[in-house]
Amino acid sequence: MDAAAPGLRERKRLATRRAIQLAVLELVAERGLDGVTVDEASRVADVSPRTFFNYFASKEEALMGDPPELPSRSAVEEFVNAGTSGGLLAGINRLLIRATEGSTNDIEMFHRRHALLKQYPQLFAMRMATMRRFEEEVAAVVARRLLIDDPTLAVDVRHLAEKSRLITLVSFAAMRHAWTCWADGESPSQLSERLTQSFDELRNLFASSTA
Amino acid sequence: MDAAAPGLRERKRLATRRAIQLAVLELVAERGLDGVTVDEASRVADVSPRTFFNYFASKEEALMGDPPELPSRSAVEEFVNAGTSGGLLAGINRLLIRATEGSTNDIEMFHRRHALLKQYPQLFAMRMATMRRFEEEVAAVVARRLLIDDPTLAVDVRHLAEKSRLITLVSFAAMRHAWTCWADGESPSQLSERLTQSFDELRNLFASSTA
DNA sequence: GCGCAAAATTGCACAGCGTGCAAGAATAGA
DNA sequence: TCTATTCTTGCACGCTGTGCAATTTTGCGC
Repeated sequence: MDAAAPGLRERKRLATRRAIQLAVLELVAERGLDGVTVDEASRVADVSPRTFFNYFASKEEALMGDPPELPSRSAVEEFVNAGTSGGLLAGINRLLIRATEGSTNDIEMFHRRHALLKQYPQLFAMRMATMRRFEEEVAAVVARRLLIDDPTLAVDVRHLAEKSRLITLVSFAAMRHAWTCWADGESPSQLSERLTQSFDELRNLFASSTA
Repeated sequence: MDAAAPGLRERKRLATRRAIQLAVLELVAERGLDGVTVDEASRVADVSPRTFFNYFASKEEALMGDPPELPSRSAVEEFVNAGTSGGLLAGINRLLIRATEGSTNDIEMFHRRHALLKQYPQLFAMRMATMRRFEEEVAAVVARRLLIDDPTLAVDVRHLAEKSRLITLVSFAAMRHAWTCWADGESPSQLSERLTQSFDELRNLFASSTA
């Protein structure tokens, strides 16, 4: 009773959730973040203001999509056990692409949100906050991979944690880079392609004597 | 009439500002972020609630220090004109150290703030938001440096901007890494030393075949 | 269909937040 | 001392976010 038969209750819940999100996105795009009250958005979404807060703690949370999540278990295991053959960064690259694929199912909302993230630092801040949890998850996976690639790392757990964290943070830097480049340009390409491009540039950066 | 003779008015202003910050830090450390109201903090700081909001837009802003700024003009110029002799990342490393030095003058508040940033994602988020402006400033400086190191980059302004942005984001990733490592450990070393250490690890990461 | 348990929606009350405004107090400078 | 400037304060007001309890809707076995 989850994906097979969501049930009327669950379907209505998702519909309400979506209605609220659309209402807020619509109004904010129209009048700006501070020009919209929860009451107005609730009227448009056709729910009571109280119900609004049952779904989201704030306008801002409604604007933001769901927090990013790790891709499927199999994709994670594939990355962890890839061995030293596949490049580490290339593996993280694939991992992040699969992770973003999940949230790109609604391209319309995706673009609107992105515009708002650029416009309102406050929203960007919230996004980064949700990213932090995701970072920890990725770092844990990277640590597992590092340990398999080089079991001797187990002798210094702290060093392993710090190393995987650094790799993760750098990877997320590349992701942010891809994101902004993709947004700044007239977005002729897919975000996933841009992500790979940024990872490539990252490697080039250190391959040359630039650094 | 700036640094030489701040004047009574300016001195009182700074005193009030500081009193508010100390009051909020004290109370939040005691009762948690949500256990403190602006009214209480105002009473402790001995100002009216209205005056509180004349200084800070929120509790959170009072908790956060001033936003980071680029170091002195001379330090920036030194970096920009270092030539290809000094490593680029090493230069950014120095730049960021000098930038953080400015905000570390009050070690007591610095530590308290840091503890709160770890504890409350909301505060961390705000911090990242203020960082974004700083990132842009650094990226602009990095672009100048790149252009001097390799004038041919001028033919493709977009590529130059993207490259400098990637370098900046990666550098900030190293900074965040240093910051968390410094906080996780029993902080036996200076933050600046840890920063250099993270930058070193970053280079090692790509020097080896790990990537 | 019927009816009951679970869950969702809603209204209400309430404390806190943040800002505009204008009056009053303190300061700078002549 | 006098005046212009700046800072502080109180007041009013609308918005935010949450607890609570009443009401409505849905799920499900009968």
